[in-house]
Amino acid sequence: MKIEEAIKSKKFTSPKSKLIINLAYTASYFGHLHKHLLDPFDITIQQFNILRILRGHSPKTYSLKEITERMIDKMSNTSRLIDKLIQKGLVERIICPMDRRQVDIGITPEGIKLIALASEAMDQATMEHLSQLTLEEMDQLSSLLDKMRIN
Amino acid sequence: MKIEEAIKSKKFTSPKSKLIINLAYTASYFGHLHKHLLDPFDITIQQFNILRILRGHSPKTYSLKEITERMIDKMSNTSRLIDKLIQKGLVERIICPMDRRQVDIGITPEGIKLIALASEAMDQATMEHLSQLTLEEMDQLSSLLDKMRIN
DNA sequence: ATACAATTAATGTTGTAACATATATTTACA
DNA sequence: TGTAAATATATGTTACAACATTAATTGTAT
Repeated sequence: MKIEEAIKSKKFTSPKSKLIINLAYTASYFGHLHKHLLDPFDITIQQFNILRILRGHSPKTYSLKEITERMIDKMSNTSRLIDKLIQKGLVERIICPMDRRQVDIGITPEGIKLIALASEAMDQATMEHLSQLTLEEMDQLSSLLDKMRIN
Repeated sequence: MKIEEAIKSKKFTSPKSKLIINLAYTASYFGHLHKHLLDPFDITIQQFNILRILRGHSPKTYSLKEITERMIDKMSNTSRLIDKLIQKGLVERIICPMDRRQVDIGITPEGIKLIALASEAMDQATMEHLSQLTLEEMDQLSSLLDKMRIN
């Protein structure tokens, strides 16, 4: 479905404006999709993202700051997101002896198990959704998105 | 800046997954940008979107339902968003005599003034940001985004 | 060595998105 | 015509994002 139909609007002030609107709409579309996909796992997209980051570095840890730097949507309150994950037993806090300001976060075996299942579901849905695109188109899209951003 | 640098990660499970991550990151990037751009106007991105929708149809009105259908990020509580805009005197509620369930919303002269200034600022920023893309690239990006979505 | 700036994380507060439910009105149909 | 289903909006509640501030620790400069 074209963006014109999706938001029932034919007139855009410019191709740039149209692109920005299409970007926001498409991201919102996938955001809602992923949110509901994660419902059975009882985690949010942000929590999913943190678990994925930690799994990729396991068994080593990341400090809160390092996690934030690696997040897709860089949040002002990663600290409380970690609280939620600790409550669920998915990650653990380890106070860093080198720099006692810092708090290192590691993923637990339960966290590993959950992120395996959740990312399986996620990948599955992504596969289905993006089956209409060729590999070239995906790469093209990715590099054009890179180019859109100044930093 | 490539997405790999932006989130300090080199390994993606697939080009599809990379694309999804890049999409979310880029949308978040522009989302934050636009949010701060609108600060001086004391409106949120969602409120901006509603005002823009209403301006494009002025002096005619849209029902709440019609507004929601036209929103980029379709919300479950457009009703309260309208409340905020009414408090600021930017839109007005008109009870529809044809169908008394329905509530029509119209933009006020103050709303028109504000959306003119705000969208001016928005367009300006968009121009600067997307100056690195050619017209062809923009169209290409837009149609690839359309293609990504199933509906 | 001491004072001040910078860094890292946690927390208090506010606004709003999401979900469920309620209310009012209209439509459909038996 | 009367009753149930559908539609349109509003609202109660909960969770979380954003922002500001605080607290603890480390780095730096004199």
